[in-house]
Amino acid sequence: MDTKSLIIDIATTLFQQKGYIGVGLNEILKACNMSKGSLYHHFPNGKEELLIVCLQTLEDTITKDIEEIFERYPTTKEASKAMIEKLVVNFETEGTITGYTFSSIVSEMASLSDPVRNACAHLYQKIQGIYLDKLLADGFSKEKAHSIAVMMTATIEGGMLLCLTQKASEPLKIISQALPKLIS
Amino acid sequence: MDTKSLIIDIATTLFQQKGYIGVGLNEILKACNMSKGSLYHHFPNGKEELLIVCLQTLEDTITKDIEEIFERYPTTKEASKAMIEKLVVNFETEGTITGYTFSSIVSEMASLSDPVRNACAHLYQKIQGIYLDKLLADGFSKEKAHSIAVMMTATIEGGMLLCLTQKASEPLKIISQALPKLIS
DNA sequence: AGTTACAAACAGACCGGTTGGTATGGCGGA
DNA sequence: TCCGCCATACCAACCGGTCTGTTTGTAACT
Repeated sequence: MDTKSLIIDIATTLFQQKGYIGVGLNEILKACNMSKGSLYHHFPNGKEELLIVCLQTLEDTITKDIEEIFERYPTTKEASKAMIEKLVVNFETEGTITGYTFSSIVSEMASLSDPVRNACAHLYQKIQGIYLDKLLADGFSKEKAHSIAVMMTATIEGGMLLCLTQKASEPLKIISQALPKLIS
Repeated sequence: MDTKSLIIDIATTLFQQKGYIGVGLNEILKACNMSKGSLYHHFPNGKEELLIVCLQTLEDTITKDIEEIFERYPTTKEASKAMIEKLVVNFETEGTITGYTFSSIVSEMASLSDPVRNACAHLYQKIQGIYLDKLLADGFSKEKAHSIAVMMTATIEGGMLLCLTQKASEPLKIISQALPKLIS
């Protein structure tokens, strides 16, 4: 892997775990085993540019992952259940949810940086779009599908927040069980 | 209002808006028009002690507020709808949701400080408890009520996150409409 | 092929500013 | 006089960012 990708990879994980302000450049550089010079060579505009690039690659990773799951299952109900179950496994094995959530970045930066906020909004929109398409394929009306997609995005994001707070996977498990009721 | 309460009040708002790491002591002091000496007189253990005290008073404020709404309406459906509508109004007038959310603090600190994480968990638990009681009063079984309460907490928290990200109140409005389907 | 030229890639010292935290001093009331 | 309350000055540590070099790869010309 080349230097730039390495930086993005490690920085993405750190940003997800500790948020934007919570991670210092030095910490990132130390984790990458490299110097400031090389970071500022690849990201001349510094930390914020790095974050936005991280969010974009994260968007690719997440959406590809979700899309794959949603293609494998015939209906939204089954697909979303499988997706959440994957999150639970991820959480129980790794202790944190490094995969899908970036709520720390959202809530820190939403009021501080519009570019970052927009990048996050775009990411949520993309995820919600996958739900929406599947719901339309399920036969829901446009309006209904949109409503359900928003609910799904909110519930899952909130569920991850609860899991992280309680250090328990119960909230996501309950959501996995109760979500079908929502999709109707 | 005495000095200590003033510090708590202002710090709480700032913490909610910008998160824990995002707010510096100097910023808090400047907003309070006071000096470091007085802060460290009232909070000898510094910033983290202040945050935890803020979270506790926030818990009182939030729960009292929610409880009042939930007492005024006969069923969970109506009460929760009224609650979310209040959030929407709050968001549309002030631009941010200073009232109920503290997600920035959660997601930043969950992996960094156990005392803070516990304080947040306690707060969520308290809110969820109010939902739970009302659901039991509605006649739901223990298990069912618990499941719904978790879903409500997650969905509303996630909805606020989406609103902040999109700078729009639409997500919460949709949730307000769709929530009744969940409570059944 | 050998030499030159140049730019990309990286290293690390250094900068001003800010961070959370401390130590000291003063001041009004009991 | 003593003590709660607050203000000021100051601290080391760290922040993101800039700076000047040095190394390395590679293309061009003789």
